[in-house]
Amino acid sequence: MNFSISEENHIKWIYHLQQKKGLVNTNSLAAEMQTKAASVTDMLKKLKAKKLLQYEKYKGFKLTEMGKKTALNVIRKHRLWEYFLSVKLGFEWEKVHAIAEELEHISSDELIQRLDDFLGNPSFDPHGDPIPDSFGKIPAIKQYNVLQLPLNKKAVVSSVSNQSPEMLEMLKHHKIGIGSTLQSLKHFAFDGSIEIKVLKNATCILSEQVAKNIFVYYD
Amino acid sequence: MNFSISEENHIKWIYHLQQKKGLVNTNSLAAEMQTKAASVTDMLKKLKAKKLLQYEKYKGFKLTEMGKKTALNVIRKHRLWEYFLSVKLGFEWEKVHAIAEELEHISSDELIQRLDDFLGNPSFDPHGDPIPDSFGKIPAIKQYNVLQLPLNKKAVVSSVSNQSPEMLEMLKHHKIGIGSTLQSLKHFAFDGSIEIKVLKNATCILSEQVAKNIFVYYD
DNA sequence: AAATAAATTTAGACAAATCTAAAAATATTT
DNA sequence: AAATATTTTTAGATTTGTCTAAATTTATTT
Repeated sequence: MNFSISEENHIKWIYHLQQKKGLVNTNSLAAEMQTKAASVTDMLKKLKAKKLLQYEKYKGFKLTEMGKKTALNVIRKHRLWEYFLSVKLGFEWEKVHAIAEELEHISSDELIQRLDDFLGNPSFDPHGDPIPDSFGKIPAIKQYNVLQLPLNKKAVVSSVSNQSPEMLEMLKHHKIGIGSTLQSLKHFAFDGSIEIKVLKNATCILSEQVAKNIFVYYD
Repeated sequence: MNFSISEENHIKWIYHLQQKKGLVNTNSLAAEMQTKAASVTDMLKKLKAKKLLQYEKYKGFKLTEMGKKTALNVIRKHRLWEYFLSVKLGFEWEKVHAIAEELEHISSDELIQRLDDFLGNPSFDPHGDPIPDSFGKIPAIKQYNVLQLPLNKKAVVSSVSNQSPEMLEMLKHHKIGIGSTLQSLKHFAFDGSIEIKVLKNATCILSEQVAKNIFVYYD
């Protein structure tokens, strides 16, 4: 089935809200989407008619299985584009979200599958949010802080929680980026710093202050 | 200024039509865009009000300088995305156009500048059409058929006019793709075939039949 | 140049997505 | 549980982009 941009946006936000609260109500969706309650009601009727939404007047609402699948596909597209913008085009993370809000509505399924492969089937976007697969399944993989990483275990950098220019400069210098493979070699008790091997590159030392912002995953 | 998708599409098609015919008329634009003359008239008024169009009732129309710049920016986006889809994601050329029709309306200027750089500032899209720069300037570079290329001159593959599976298989085998650098080494009068050096790869022989579909440029 | 044909525009309707203001339903307070 | 407040929905308007059908202008033909 084919959805308008507005429909996709509503579905996406309902998904996010129901993840926290179960049932969603009109006002909170309107607030989240910066629109009015009456507009939300109109859209709810439309989504119900398309069998994307379980909705009874005045009783709140939540997505059907089909609605959830649709939401997860939009979220998948959003996060893959974020990864692309950040890792391939070198965008600062603050700028990535707004552009992905547009790109997530491009409709071609083959585009997304090819983009996914081109990016190396990443599991997390640059904010550390998991990227659903084409079936809507969210990867079971956990993320760890580098400081928690078992010694010598190879792991892939999935996100960096502080993206200040100073942090980015430091990561660039050590050739650490999202997608880099690294190994934790040693912890120093004196100052909490750790020695890291960045695969295909040199070894380096990261202060605790830096390391606590770097997240990785492994299988 | 900010334009709707429909406005951008009208501007783009007016540009293409006026390139051939100078003044554009309502019916031919409607035919090209698969819409009705009355709808075109409505849009013409809007574009005139925004100073994108020179238009007098019943007299035909053409873009103002500002309209042309807007058109060229949409065309630039379209062709850069086509290049991306083809060269980076490996799409067959028949599929590239439809997806680029959607992507061309993504609004971020920084996105396009970064995409352009990421792609290596290509001069031609995979169909051989020139890609305007960010000022709307179309590259002055000419394309040549490989058969016309002076011996030993290094040139870059810009497009391939026949993209049948058989052709693509052959190109893949010789590691020739859009963006490849090559040199013509020798012409054989007997069958019209040529010997080509594909830079960073081996030398190979292309039949005239194959070679006549390969276009290159150099400066 | 009058009649006919073709192209273009206008007038008015329609669908999608939104809004405001009023009405209805539900929740909360006293 | 009655009164009040909050939430949600309805009714009707608005904007954008499209359409059909009729009217108007321009072009072509006899």
